[in-house]
Amino acid sequence: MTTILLVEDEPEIRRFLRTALGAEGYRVVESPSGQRGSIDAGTHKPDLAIVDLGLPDFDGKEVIRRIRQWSGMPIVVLSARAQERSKIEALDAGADDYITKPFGVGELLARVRAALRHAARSPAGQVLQLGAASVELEKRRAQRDGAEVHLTPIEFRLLACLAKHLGMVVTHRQLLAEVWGPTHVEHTHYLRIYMKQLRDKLEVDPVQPRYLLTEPGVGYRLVSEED
Amino acid sequence: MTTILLVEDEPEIRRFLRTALGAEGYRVVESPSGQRGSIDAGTHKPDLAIVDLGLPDFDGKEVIRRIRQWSGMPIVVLSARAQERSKIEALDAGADDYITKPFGVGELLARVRAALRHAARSPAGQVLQLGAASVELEKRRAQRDGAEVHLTPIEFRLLACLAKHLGMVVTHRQLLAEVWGPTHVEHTHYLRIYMKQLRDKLEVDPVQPRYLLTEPGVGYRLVSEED
DNA sequence: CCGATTCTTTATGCATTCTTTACGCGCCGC
DNA sequence: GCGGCGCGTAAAGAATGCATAAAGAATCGG
Repeated sequence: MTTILLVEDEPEIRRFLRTALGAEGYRVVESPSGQRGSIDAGTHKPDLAIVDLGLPDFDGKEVIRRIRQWSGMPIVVLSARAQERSKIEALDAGADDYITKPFGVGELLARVRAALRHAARSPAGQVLQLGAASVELEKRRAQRDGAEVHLTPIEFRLLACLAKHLGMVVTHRQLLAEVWGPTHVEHTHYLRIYMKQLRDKLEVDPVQPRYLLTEPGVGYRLVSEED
Repeated sequence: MTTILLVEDEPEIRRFLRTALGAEGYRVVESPSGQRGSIDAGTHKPDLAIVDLGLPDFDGKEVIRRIRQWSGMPIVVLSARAQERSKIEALDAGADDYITKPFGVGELLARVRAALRHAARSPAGQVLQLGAASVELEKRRAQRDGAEVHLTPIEFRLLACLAKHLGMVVTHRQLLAEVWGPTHVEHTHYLRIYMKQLRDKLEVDPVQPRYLLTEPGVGYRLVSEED
């Protein structure tokens, strides 16, 4: 059975999420503080963690960092709209996705399902289907309407980095650090230039991208067929 | 039984990997430091080593170098850093593969299996199939469309060096050190010249190589039919 | 000694990346 | 409404790295 760890201090939200997630068939473990959360993550071995950023004892980012020390489990972050900065820091710390309060149950469940699905197939699926285009990450090859599409090394690393977190957000910093190196985390402009080139090569309509999506103020996200 | 040496200082990650690898049927030997790691590699004769780059006593690269002094066992590197630099240095030191933290269990196990599989077939079947061409490494002979192809000594050593790490990247430095000797690690231009000659002799279309691939900024990689 | 091979250099062209400049658009706060 | 900011888009010159070609000198084996 799929177990979800819920790190959240407000009892009302906890009760709300407990019933929503329970109804979907998930087993829910609840932690009322960051302290408890980082411990419970180790003892209960959940398949996924939902972490509120506004915790009383210490910041949700710290919980994420502690979990990330030893586990790659998917982590979804809950944030209030006022916590833009904190949200990005959480993603940089290793969170996979975020939801802004107030949120709908449907949206939350969708993100949870996406994160779990992603974790399950992560090792396998090495053929991305993006509409008319398909990319074989292993072989470094891409097709488009049957014809070979050439991707330059940087284009490829960028795409691979997004694909490693398929369906999840990847922040500007993360992308820049992995593709250009940690000394270039400031040059967000490079990202725009190379994302544009990827969209031109892979998207059906580069102006209205369906797969290479922008998360304004945060980063980018790659989604494949479903979702 | 397959034995795996795990050189890792953080107890949480060690615990996590111990259970994951144990569940796959591997025997796991754990070393909490680089010092212990290089010793345990000698005493326990593992079939494969997993080495964290961020060790407290001395750098993971040093562990790799020490193991490489006497053993060709496959080495998989764990690193928190995603930078190209650190990756190249680890590969230069003799690592076979590279995983960036945070990683999924599935991904790690896949790499471990791949490395073991690679190590297993390495000494044995030495007939490379590269499209129209085939090379017998043992007998120092090469064919192309049935006809004998002559390879000069340097061409042959270069090819053999790539074949030893079939499917994996081999850095410029590694190739130059093994083929021309450690005093010539700067002459990357020689590589381009002799890679060109190999491609002319073995590739169907030397301009669009399918087997002797360039990894820009890093090195070269030989891939054969499967993989 | 002769021929094959390798060493070493010089040069050209192309692909890719780096870096900057600039314009238009939409959103948000003042 | 105005200005700032983030994003998309375009363009262009400099710099780098790689592929390719060519050729003379050195080396080595028969």
